[in-house]
Amino acid sequence: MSDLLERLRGRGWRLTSQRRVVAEVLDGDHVHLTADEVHARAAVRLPEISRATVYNTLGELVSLGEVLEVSTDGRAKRYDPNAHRPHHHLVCSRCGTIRDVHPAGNPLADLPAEERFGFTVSEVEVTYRGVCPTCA
Amino acid sequence: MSDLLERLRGRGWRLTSQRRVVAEVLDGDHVHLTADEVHARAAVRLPEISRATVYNTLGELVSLGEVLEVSTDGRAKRYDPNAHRPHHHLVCSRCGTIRDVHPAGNPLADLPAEERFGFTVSEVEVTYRGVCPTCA
DNA sequence: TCCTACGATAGACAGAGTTCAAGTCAAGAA
DNA sequence: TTCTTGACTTGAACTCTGTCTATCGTAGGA
Repeated sequence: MSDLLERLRGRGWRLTSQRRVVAEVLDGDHVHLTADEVHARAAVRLPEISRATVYNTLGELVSLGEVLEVSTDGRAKRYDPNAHRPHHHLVCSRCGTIRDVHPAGNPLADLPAEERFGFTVSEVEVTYRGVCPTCA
Repeated sequence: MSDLLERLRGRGWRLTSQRRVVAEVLDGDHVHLTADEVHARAAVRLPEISRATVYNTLGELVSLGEVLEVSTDGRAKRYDPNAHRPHHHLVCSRCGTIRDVHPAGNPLADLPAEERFGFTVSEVEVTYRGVCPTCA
């Protein structure tokens, strides 16, 4: 994660304690926190951090391509720090747990030209749904 | 669509004018309305219909499997009456337009057992993103 | 160390959706 | 047809997620 902080500094990011804490909270594999969860965890280390700052920082990380925004249900978006390795998601319909998965195949190639309706298709997102071992 | 009303009655649905209007508004292919849009269109025919009733009715149609809930961005969910023919979605990143598409291939088969983490995977949702001809 | 532009903060605001108590009515029974 | 009843509808208040703005604070260069 210090890699991330380095990269951010390299892009001219001003490194404040708030931004550092948010970046550190997002560290790790298979982490898919909502903005509120990020705020709660950040507040453990930095009690005065505000919601607006967390939203701002997450938004910046997303537009820098360092974090992915995932909205699997209609509820809160989740933030996925695993943005540099292409992957899809497996979601538990009961508890909402998310795992990163790497299916074979290339769904982009599976969409024939006559099914593109003139769109310039640039990305594809695959969400598998099921029940996780804990909920089963 | 009268088929739908018949099916609903067969499942013990009490057929009120509000439910009838909501079901009728959702009629047709390539219709992907938000709850608010459904409410607006329903209110043309039944001005006193309330938002709560629209939400209730949509929720029931979804849990009966007659309508699909699609949340393509973090914004409002959209409701897709084309629930009986399996399909995926193509979304314009600019204006949010949604088209139903039918790609080749079977993404469920593309997820190997070791990538399922013990989940019982039952469905898969594929969302293609791009720019529509109008926005290009 | 000082300056200042960029970032953080609190709180108001907005959109989407849910809840609840009270009133209404569809449809089966008589 | 009329009655009865529990399912349905209503509207308002409420929750949750996210955005905006004015003001304050501070990271980092000079």
